Amino acid sequence: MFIQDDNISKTKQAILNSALILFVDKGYFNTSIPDLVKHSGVSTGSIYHGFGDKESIAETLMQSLLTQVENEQKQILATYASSWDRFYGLCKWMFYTAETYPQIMQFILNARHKEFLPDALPICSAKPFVILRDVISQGMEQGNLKKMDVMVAAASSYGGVLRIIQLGLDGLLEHPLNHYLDDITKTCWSSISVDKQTD
Amino acid sequence: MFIQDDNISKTKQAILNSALILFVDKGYFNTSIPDLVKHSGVSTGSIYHGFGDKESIAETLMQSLLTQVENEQKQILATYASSWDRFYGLCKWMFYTAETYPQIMQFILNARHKEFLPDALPICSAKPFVILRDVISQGMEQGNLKKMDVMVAAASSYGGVLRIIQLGLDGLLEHPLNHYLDDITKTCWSSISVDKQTD
DNA sequence: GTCTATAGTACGATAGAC
DNA sequence: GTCTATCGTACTATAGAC
Repeated sequence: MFIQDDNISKTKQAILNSALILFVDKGYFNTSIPDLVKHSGVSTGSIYHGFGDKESIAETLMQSLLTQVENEQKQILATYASSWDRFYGLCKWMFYTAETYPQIMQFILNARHKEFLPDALPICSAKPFVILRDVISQGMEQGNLKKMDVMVAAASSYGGVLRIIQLGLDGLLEHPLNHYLDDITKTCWSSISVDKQTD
Repeated sequence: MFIQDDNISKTKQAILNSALILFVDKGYFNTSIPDLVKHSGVSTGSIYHGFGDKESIAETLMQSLLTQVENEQKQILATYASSWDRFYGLCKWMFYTAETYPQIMQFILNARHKEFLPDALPICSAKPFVILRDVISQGMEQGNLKKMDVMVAAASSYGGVLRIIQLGLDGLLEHPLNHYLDDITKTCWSSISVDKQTD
């Protein structure tokens, strides 16, 4: 179970969990309501009673996952104070999630939201991505990072990390994702840090 | 006109060009054959005569764009020899393409190929992405780059570059993409280069 | 709130004239 | 090789009993 939220009825949770699995596996448009009925065990009537239409299932799913991610991130921020510790903590959590719940990562990173949620903003303007950038801004203000455009710094640091997560999800890495965590975070961080790291 | 290939009839080229625009704008599944008819001015019959089915349009489009990209890359490799020059040249070309033909970049980077081309390999195993990685391998063999896992090095270097291209395509950057080229390439390269760069 | 049955529609694909 | 007209289907969404 990916979605567990007391504000959402058990029936709706079952639908959302099936939706996550099927949307990631087959894609949103290749997943029909009958597919969801079969996978979730919930009837057509209940699905439409709970969500109104198909698009709203994807919308609720996205919202729910982003909120979940945001909460996990806040816990990490509350645990660590320095910008490196926060950066590493956030990356470690992303690696862990990608390995343990690949569907969640795939859906957030990969899903062509614009196709089925035409009014949604690009995923990079969602809160969890803003939190990632804020950690970089913080490091720059405190003088631990080179002064540069925040977008450039954020892209340099998280770009490599997210890229290797994607490679892992696509099954193109030799080792399990976790094997790369320390190397990629150190390498990416070194590109924006004022401390020149030695190997 | 994005697709210009003497091996492909004018009619098919018109369809492919409309397909690129509509697939990127509305998405593959939100683009119907009637949409393609209206946009391209080619009739349903000719579309099916030329391609057999809808999926094959996307397949041909992808193939055609990847070949085009590969050829441009080969020209760059033929012009420059050192790994930095090649890296910079390839990145510069990607920036230029993303600004001049955003649809091409969007389709290659963004399209959820797995959804409509179920048999396609992940995009990162396509030739143009292999060429990007090869430049990194070359730099490592010649001793210009730190010895590290090639995937880690490739992700660190291109990850940031591709990320900022994505941010640009999503309209989240203050300045035009080109403004960031030198900063991001230098920053990303510094993370894997043996020469510590100073600002 | 949950279910089954079905309405309505828009699509992918084909047939067949020119 | 190009076109118009149309078929068959599978889907989203609704109606209405329990």
